[in-house]
Amino acid sequence: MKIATYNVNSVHARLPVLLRWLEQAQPDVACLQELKTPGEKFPLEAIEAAGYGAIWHGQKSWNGVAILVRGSTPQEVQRGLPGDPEDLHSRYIEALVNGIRVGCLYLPNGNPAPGPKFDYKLRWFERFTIRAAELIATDTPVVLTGDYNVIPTDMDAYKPERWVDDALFKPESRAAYQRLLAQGWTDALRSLHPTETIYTYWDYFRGAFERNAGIRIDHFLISPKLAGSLTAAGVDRDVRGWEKTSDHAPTWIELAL
DNA sequence: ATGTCCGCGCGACGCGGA
Repeated sequence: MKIATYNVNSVHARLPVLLRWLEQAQPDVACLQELKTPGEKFPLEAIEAAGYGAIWHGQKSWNGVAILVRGSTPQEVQRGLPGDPEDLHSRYIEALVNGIRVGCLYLPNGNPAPGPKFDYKLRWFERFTIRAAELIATDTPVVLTGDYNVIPTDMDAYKPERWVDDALFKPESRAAYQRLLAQGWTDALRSLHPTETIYTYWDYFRGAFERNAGIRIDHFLISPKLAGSLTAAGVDRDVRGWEKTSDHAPTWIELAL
C-alpha cells in the first residue's frame, strides 16, 4: 500500500501537475494540503476521472486538506482538529482506509515568531498531540501525514543557521515534534534513511530548487503496529522541477500489509 | 534583506500569507 502526501499550494493552480503526478505515481492514498479553495469548488470531477474518490475540508482562500483513495471513496472519521470550537481553520481530516486510520494535517506555519501566529501554531500542535495520543492508544494502525511545518533537526535543512529565527525551526516547534514522536511514532522517512539528505520543500525564491536549498517539513508518522511493515519511503523530487509546480514535492511511503 | 507564487478584491495592481 502506497500512501503519499502533497502540499499542492492551491488545488486549482496545481490541477494539471496533480493529475500528472497521480497518473505517474499511482498512490493508493494521497493526502493533500493547502487546497486554497472553498469546499464547493473542490475539483472532484477531475479527481474522480483520474480514478480517485475523495473527502476534503475546504475553506475560502487558505488552508484546506483532502484525502484521495484510488478506486473508492474514503470513509471519513474526523473533520477538523478537535479541542477548540473557535478554531475555524481547515487543517485536519481523518479517514479509515483498508483498516488503517489516515490523518491528513496542515500544521500552522507560525511565522513571524514570536507573535500570535506562533502562539497559534504551538496551541494547534498541543491539540494535535492530544489527538495523536488518543489514536496511538487504539488497536487500529495509524498514519499521520502532511505538512508539519517543522524542520526536525539540523540535517533537515540545507543551512540550519539560516532558519534559527524561523517558526519552522524554533526550539519550541522542534520540541513539540519530539514530544509527539516520544508517544511511540516512527518518522518513516528518517527511519529508513537515517543519514541521507532529504528535502520536501524548496521555496520559490532565488532558485532554491536548482541550488537544492531545501528543508524537510512533510512527514509520515506511523504507529508501532505499522513500523514493521514499512518497506520504502521517498520524495518525488522530479515533480518539484515541473512547470507551474508547488513549492513542495510529493512524499510517500510503502507498507507491506 | 532579498526573492516568488497563490487567492482575493478589485478594477489589470497591491496585499496578506507562505
